[in-house]
Amino acid sequence: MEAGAPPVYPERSKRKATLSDVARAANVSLSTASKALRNQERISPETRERVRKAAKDLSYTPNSFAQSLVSGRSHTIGIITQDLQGRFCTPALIGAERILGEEKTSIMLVNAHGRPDLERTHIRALLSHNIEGIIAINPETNPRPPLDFELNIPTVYAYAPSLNPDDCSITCDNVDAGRLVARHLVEDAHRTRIAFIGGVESFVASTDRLEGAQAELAEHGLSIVSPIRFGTWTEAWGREATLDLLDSGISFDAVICQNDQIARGCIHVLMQRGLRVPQDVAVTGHDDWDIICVDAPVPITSVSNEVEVIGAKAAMMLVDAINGEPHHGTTYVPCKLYPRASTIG
Amino acid sequence: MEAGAPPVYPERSKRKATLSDVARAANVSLSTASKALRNQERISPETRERVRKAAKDLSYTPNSFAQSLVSGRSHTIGIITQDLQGRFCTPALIGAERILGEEKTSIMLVNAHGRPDLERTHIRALLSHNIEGIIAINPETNPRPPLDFELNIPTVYAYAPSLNPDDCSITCDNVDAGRLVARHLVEDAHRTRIAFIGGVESFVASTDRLEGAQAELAEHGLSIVSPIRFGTWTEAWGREATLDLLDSGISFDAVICQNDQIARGCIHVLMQRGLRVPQDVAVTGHDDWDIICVDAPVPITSVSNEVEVIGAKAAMMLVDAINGEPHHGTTYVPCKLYPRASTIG
DNA sequence: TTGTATGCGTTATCAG
DNA sequence: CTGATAACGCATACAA
Repeated sequence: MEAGAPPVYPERSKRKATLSDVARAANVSLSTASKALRNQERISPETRERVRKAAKDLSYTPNSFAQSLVSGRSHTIGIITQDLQGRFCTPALIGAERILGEEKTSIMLVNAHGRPDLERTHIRALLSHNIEGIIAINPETNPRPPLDFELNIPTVYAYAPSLNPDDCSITCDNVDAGRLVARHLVEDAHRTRIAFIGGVESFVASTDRLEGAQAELAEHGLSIVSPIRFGTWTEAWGREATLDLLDSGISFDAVICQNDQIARGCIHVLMQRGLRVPQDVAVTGHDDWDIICVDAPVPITSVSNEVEVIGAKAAMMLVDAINGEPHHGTTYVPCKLYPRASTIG
Repeated sequence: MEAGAPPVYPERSKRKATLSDVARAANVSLSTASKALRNQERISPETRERVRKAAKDLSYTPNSFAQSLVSGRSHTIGIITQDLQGRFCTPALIGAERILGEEKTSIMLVNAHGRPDLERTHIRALLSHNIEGIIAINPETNPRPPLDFELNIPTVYAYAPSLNPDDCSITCDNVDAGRLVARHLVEDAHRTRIAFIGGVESFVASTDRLEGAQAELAEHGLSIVSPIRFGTWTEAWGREATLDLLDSGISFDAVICQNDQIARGCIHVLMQRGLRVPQDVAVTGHDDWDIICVDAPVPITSVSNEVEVIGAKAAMMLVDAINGEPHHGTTYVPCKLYPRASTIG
């Protein structure tokens, strides 16, 4: 086989064409060109076509600065995240992006890395760009102080609600998430001796989910059979806590793990000790992180916080606010249980 | 304890203050105000202070549209990704963000979802915002067609290089990554009978890494003892391939897995069959995905593509190009091996 | 239907 | 040291 000739890529022109260039090329005035391109007003079909062609030939794109300057609108919103690497900011960003892309709204992205000073700096930068709204995404559901700026531009807090109850926040219902898991174990998996391995205690998500689980169990006349222990969000903690649990001699037929990694560690130890999952012990996780849950040796039943939905809803509420119909207070997106082999045979 | 009074949050003013507002408040002319704020030229200290105070009182932020309109600069670049959820675009984005944040350059983020039509649409939107450069991030290292636009603005391709060899691309050295792993297994872990479980064959990363590994082994007078098989990037494939390998009766003391999930599945099966890792069999992964590798029952030796570094470098090269010193051709960021317990006792 | 004039908020030039 | 004034690219009210 002969080597094909290398493809030739088109020359790229130097300077951006302006509307004046287009007008000149089409032999019309500035305003005529302007109108023709936005097929407004009364313009003769021929001129319109002529202008269009000129614009195309010059590969004209309107200068949005100038447009914004006169219209007062930027069609741009700011998204301020705290950490892009984590498990939570990114899905929210994705959800928001999906909605805003449809709305032809551009996203200016900044990352405050959890530093309030950087947050302020970035907000100033965003405001300079005349953004029409802000979505603040935080990686935990712990309520956060409101953004520190004086302007009255629409703001939506995603995942972490604002401490100001009047602000528009959108987050998940941790208490209900706890209930979901407990109900599933009792009603679907028919468990009665349910143990618990917590995540990090300082997360309100941890205590709220626990509270929900306990409330649900109580309604079934049950309670958690193990000591309530918190640790870290890691597999290692899942393994350690499970070993302790087994050694304690407590009899249990299910374990609520507060995230997927913990569940994964837990299952590993259970299987190592010759216990069958779910026949002998059912295990649940949380977060529904597919890479952890779905393809595991025993796929893990988990609860999703629907962070992408939260991001999308945040974007929709922001768009509403920009259009003059603001929302107030905190909206809760329901969590969702995904049953898998770790609880149901 | 009594409930504390709810915190009071400051009123937010309605309209953005302009420089005229500031000038009026400070009793100076527009141009004086402008100069005073950019502590330029000869301005008396008192006036400067007066203007500053006025600006602060009105919480003035300059309108960057107007600024850009006159300066011709937007201090904004566009980042076009294909998928935010994946493992590769996001770290590159993070790396770029880190650099650009320092450079006081704003990021306009768009997501083409792998669709060329959307990519074109988004590029137009970006160009309207007079971005000064573009970083195109793709989730695979397979070379991609150049971005489809006619303007001559600096562009850097990150992770996936451009098919146009003249473009500025930055990616990782897959062949070398393959060598790294093989060398580690031979020289550090003293293995001689090395098996292989591939990822998805259509990825050049797969074939290039394999090629590198084979070349390195050949230099040690060795070769891969197993059949060369490709599959998917999943744990399940790792388990399946490992079972087959064990059943085939081939004798091996190491397995090169082409990503971390495969390695994880592989190790799971090996341990299940009573083999010790790494004493009986050493296992390597790839991607260095911490959530998979670090906290595993046996932490997994892995190779990082340093995607964050790639993103950072892309940003630096873009900044250079914007400053009039463009780079051309493809730059390779070396991969990096992280030895863990799966290969070294 | 088309063209002229004005203003959006800022910076830069130049005159006072 | 300070203040008019033009210019950036575009949209629009208004005049032709």
